[in-house]
Amino acid sequence: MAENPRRQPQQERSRQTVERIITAAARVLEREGDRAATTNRIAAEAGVSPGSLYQYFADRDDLLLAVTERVVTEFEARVVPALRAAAREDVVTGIVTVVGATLDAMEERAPLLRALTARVPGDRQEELLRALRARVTDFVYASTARNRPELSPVELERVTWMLVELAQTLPLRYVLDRPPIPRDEFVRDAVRLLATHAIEAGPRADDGAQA
Amino acid sequence: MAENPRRQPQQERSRQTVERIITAAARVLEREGDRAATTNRIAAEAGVSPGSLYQYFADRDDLLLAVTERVVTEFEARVVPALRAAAREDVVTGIVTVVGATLDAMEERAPLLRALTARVPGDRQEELLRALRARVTDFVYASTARNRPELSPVELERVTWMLVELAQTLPLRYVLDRPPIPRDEFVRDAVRLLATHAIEAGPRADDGAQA
Amino acid sequence: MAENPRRQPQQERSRQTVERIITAAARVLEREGDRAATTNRIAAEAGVSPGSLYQYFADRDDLLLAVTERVVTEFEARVVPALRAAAREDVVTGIVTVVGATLDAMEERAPLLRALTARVPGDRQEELLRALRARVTDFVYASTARNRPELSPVELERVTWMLVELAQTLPLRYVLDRPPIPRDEFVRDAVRLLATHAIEAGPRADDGAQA
Amino acid sequence: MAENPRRQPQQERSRQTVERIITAAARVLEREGDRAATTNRIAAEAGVSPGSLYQYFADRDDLLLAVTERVVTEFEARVVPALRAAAREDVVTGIVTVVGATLDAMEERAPLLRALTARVPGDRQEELLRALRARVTDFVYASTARNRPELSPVELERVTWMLVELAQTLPLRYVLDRPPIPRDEFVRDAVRLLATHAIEAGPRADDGAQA
DNA sequence: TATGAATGAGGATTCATTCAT
DNA sequence: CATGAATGAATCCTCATTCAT
Repeated sequence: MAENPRRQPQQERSRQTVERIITAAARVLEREGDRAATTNRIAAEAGVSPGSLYQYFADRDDLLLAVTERVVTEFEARVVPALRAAAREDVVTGIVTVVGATLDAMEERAPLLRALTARVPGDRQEELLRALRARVTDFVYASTARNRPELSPVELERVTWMLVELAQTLPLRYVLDRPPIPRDEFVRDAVRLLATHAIEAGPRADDGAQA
Repeated sequence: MAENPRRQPQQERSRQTVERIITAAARVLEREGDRAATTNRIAAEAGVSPGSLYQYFADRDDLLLAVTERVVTEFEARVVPALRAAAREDVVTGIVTVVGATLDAMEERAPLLRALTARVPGDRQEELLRALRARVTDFVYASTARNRPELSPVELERVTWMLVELAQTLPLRYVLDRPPIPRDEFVRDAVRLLATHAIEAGPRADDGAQA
Repeated sequence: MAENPRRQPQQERSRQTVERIITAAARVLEREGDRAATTNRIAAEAGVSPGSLYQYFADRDDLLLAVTERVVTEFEARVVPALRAAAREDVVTGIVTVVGATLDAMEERAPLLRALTARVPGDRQEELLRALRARVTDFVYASTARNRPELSPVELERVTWMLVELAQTLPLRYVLDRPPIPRDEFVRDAVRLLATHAIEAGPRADDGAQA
Repeated sequence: MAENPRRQPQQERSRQTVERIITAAARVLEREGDRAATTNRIAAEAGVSPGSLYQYFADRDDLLLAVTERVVTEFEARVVPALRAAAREDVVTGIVTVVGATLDAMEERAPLLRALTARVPGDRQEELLRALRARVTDFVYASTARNRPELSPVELERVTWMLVELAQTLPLRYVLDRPPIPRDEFVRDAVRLLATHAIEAGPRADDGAQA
């Protein structure tokens, strides 16, 4: 039955159409949410016919997946270089670099992120985000391993999870919540939290906190 | 269109019916997600007719709102007492109390929370969650004000935002992510982060981190 | 997703609705053919909403299957008694009975039969018709076995196939073609063909024809 | 709407394209049935663009008509010579010739025939098949008239109808049903039926059968 | 109040057909 | 002539909601 598993556009014109559709989907999603983003609505927003949409996307989910891919790609394009740069900097400076880049990447896409965050788990979108997170985790793991040679693999795993969590979630919450806090002060707080954790977390540090 | 604004159930049997419907909605939501939670499906799960559902809820959104209310109420029932207790404890102990209670409350409801997280901003569910957050914020603000008399109101606001953020988001992420980290180790890390921030964050502390 | 595998109507009203839908589908099919028999068209013809149709039928194919079932049932109701009567009559009289009954049953349903004949093979409709045919075949096989004890099983099979074929196809073609031949003359010809085959077909008869 | 009434291909290359399209349509029809035989699918199968298809066929029906034409032509190419030969042979031999040729012609095209059989009456495909049948009928009528000079025109009409019916339908049913009967035995039975009818059917013969 | 049948607007998707290149 | 992207009316089907009993 379904035989159009996302056709490869071969002409320049169709590449533009794909582009327009994805952009339109992102716009509708961020403006009006998942429920309002019907295929007809998206097609209208893109200025194409409903049929065109199905030339390039197998179904609605496939289109939404493409939007996620787009966001993930953009995000990677900003954060991965920052992670690379951070690897050559000292811990605190590196964290500043990464948090700053993350925040930049998210600020552009805040409303869309909200819409995409709101999707059910288990689908391929989750996989994409999981892959992105895995990539970031690898970087952070490597850095932490270098800075904290005394930590066992299990402890490294734990410290890394929390660092990635903080580095992703705090900026996300900041752009979604829009608290009345200046950007640079938020960054300072976030960096301090991450730095403290990166430097001190672990078996000994725990004892200290308990005392 | 929607007109009957959630009739107050006055007899015992009605109250049970409302109960059954909300529970059924929660079950379907957490098992199969927002999209699959149709009103007919929920009614069937509750063992009532679709018509009956509309005796007690103005429309689908109203029912989902009731589910959120239920979750928020349960959450409050656990966290507010913890916040009260924390107010009489020292900072670190208080944080342990609150983080523990938050984690407990969330662990019971993890899949449902995932489903409810998926809400567009501006609707009434957001308001409910916002209200809950406001309440938690008030407690934290008061405690922080007491412990850190040197902070200005603006600084207090900032520190409080981050504390609430950490206290809510870290447990939520922990239950949704299910990372391979033992609960007590996660709690220790989270508490350390919160405690550090509660005690040290502020104008001077920032300078320290920058140096 | 699909969860309504043809719901059992529980009230009198719904039984009537099902009835009306099947009848309407049959009417549209016989008047305008498979392609024109859209679900909305059928619903309109039945005087119900499109949604109602899906209360009782899983999808369009399921409805068309129900129409076939209906036709097959009506057909059986006429032909099986005739086959039973024929079993107690002599060969020629029995054939007259069966051909007559078959012709009666088909004449009522001629245009509908044309529409249903025109469906793709392999689906469940084919199975229904196959089952009906199997039933008729069993009767004919039994009669032939009694009348022609000299035939081997393989020969019986062959003679039976042809008899069933003639008994079904000739009346069908007669009602679909509407040739300018009076009914009783057609019946006489058909009966003669069947009788000749029933009585003479077989090893010896073949030799005769070859000579 | 439909306007270009099947352009005459004038160059060799065009003729080949038309050829490829018709063949592709036939292949898709016989493999996957009417419903799956979309114009795009057929164009893809033929290795041409959807647009090209409309260079040579006014619309989908026109293409399907061309497929029918092709089948009818092929059929005629086999059966008409057989009918001509049969006219110079004695009755039984002639019937053998015709039934054999009919069976050959149908065996090659069985699945396609099934797909094409599924046509609503009144369309142009019906006309084509009717024309073919008329042609066959003329031959049979002439032969019968010669062999049975005692029959009145009305009786001739009746006998002819049945003979044509048997000569067409029995082979068709045989190739579509694929009963476990060897071809030559089926042919022998069919020929016997036809021969008996050709020789004996008529006013007197009826009396005989009735007695 | 409860029921469940009925509703119908609206959504996803298809496909015959057109048209710019 | 050929291409293949684009079209959009039409189709199947869903589901929140209503209403007669």
